[in-house]
Amino acid sequence: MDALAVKSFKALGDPTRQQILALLAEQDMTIGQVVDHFDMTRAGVKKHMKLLEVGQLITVKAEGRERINSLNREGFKSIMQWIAYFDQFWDDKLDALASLVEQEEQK
Amino acid sequence: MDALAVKSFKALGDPTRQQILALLAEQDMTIGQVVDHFDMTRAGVKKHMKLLEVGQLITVKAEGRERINSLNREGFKSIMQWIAYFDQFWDDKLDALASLVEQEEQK
DNA sequence: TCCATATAATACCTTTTGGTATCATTTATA
DNA sequence: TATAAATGATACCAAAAGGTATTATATGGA
Repeated sequence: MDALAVKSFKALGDPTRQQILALLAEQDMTIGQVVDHFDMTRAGVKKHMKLLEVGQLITVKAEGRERINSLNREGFKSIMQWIAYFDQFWDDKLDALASLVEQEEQK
Repeated sequence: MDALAVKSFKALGDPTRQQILALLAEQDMTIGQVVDHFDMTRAGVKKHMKLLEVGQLITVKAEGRERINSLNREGFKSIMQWIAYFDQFWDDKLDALASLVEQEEQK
């Protein structure tokens, strides 16, 4: 089982973190810029960012005294790959349904 | 923002629950059958199942004194839709990169 | 009817999580 | 060189989550 996927999913299971990602989809931001969009202390936001980083949903790049946060495709990819495993399930289920319908039609 | 997606993501952010889903992808099961696959009390497993149900990743159907648990496509769909929003981001980024390369080539 | 089985519900405990407050560190700039 | 700005790190607190134990309820079968 993909251990990263658990961390990515966990990171996404919070409305604040989802909002942060939506902001970063518009443009890269420092933590300070992100904080301006929330009624929360810097330390609080920082913790969320850390979880997003652990889940590989964002990357941080040092630039002088600032840290630029950007979306990271890795986390998104690991999630989609995990979900893809279940696509097979739905395909099989639809196939089974199709066979059943065929059998009914032949009666 | 899709409120369901938060619950679905939260439900998936736990290794036990991911394993339960993998079991249900093989075949529908009662809670008792699921419990047999874990070193955990029935009540513990039950709590996980409840979260999976809230996240619309499984459905429960009463059948006599048993409850049959099956995968539910709704939760998976809401997650993929949420992720899809970010696909646009990657597309844009790749487009921007392509333009940049073109500009460089013209120099 | 009586009993075993499958489940639900609740109370309780420990750990993790979401958040604040506070202090230390690095870097840009007057 | 001071000083302000941007950040990192830590201690602390309340609430939520993960788990057990226990009790109660419904259903199938001898």
